Amino acid sequence: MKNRTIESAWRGAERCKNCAIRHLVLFADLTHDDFDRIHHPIDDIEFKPGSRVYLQGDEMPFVYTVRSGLIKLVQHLPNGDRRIVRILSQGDLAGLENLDGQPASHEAVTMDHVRVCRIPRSIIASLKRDTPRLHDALLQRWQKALSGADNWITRLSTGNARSRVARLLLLLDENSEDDSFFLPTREDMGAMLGITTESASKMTAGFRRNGLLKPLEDHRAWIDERELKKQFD
Amino acid sequence: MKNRTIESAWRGAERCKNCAIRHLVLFADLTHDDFDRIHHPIDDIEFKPGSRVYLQGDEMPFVYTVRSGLIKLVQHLPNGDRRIVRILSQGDLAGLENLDGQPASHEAVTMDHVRVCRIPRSIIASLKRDTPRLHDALLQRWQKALSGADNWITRLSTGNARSRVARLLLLLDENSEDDSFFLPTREDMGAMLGITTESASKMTAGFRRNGLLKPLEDHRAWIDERELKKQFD
DNA sequence: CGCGCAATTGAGTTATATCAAATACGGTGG
DNA sequence: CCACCGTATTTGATATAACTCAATTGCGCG
Repeated sequence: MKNRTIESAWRGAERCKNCAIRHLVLFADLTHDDFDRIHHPIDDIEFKPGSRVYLQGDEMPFVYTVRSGLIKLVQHLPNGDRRIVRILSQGDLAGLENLDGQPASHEAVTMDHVRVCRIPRSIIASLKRDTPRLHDALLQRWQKALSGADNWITRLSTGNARSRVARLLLLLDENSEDDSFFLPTREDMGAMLGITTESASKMTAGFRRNGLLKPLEDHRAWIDERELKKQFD
Repeated sequence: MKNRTIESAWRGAERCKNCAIRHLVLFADLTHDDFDRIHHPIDDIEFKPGSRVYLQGDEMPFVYTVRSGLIKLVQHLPNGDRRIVRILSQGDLAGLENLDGQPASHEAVTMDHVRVCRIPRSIIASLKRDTPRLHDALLQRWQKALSGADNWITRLSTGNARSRVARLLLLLDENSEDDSFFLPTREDMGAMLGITTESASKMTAGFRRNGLLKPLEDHRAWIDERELKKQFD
């Protein structure tokens, strides 16, 4: 029994060593020795669009490294309002905020097809003790999350609806490797910007009529980045 | 010369060991050995209300532990809009976001009389290498800053102006040791909530007329926490 | 092809911004 | 201690942007 578990763990670590996007993920700088310390399985999991990875209030025995796709972090207010506070993409960690053992502070929902690595928190805890390399990787994740949150406040929650939508489009565009980017539903745009679905729709439709935004197939879109930057930001 | 510098450094570390609020600050869990590694002076600095601790874009050779008072972190947008994204109080670190050497992402301005410890970044860097205790203390600061930022988005940047002001008052009240709390200027309240100075004033005046808010001397105030919580969350 | 959901659009309402004026307040100097 | 000045706050009238509610159109998927 114990043998089988350990076998599985080793296979997990082996996969990590050869991970195609390892340079982007939490374990980027780990050595072979570090990997040999991993005695629990790391699973590769896929989610369909709109899947809940975890719920606000959940116990969090795992963190999730995003391999591909987008995950939204949603916070619900007691009065029923909800607000999307962050978007996670490749290399980001879902559950970072709860590494200390606190229950989940957000609901995590996939926006498109998503692949993640599910990492037991115990692995993080034990590696953290032994290797400063993981420490630095974690600090980088915190850093990115925090500056992202600050931008969310100043750029996406300030000014009129038109500016907010424009700055959201610019942000989505910048974060995309591709020339195009994933265009969220109007409802999600509203929840990111603190405006109604209808307002998000009106502004988006306006940009489309101006030729600043061109929807493509498969929920993706293109923007005239130069012109949009000139008018807003 | 070199001697004098080292003397000063040792005095700095000595003061840290005996700091009255050490249980609250970054160096809470350091051992005597850790302090002996500090070879640069840590200075105790005071600021009058409205002082700029650093400016957006500044190089950041220091971080600042808040000993007493409140510091606002302000971000300026290219179009002139500005938004307060965080309030730092006792035990918080100003400059946390720039420990990696990036120029300051915010402007830091004191809201009242403030005392800080100015810590050279080099000290953090060298201690970080040697002691996991500082690492954990830093992680805690990141954690607090990030959950604070998320709350800022969901509670202070969502809903109508009245709710936002109410939730700001509740937040200020919670973070205060005292029964009373520091009431910011209406302009600052507006910059925190993404509303105009006049709107912040109207809502505040409304609460005062309802008896939910009572201004005290010295820019401080009291709120009917129970009733405010019942009406707004 | 049609069903269901998402997006768009419009009309009417409301909240907030804007502009302007009056009042209160804090600090300073006589 | 009081009078005065500059600044912050309050208040009101009006304009405007966003919300609300409702109907229509568009789109993807079975």
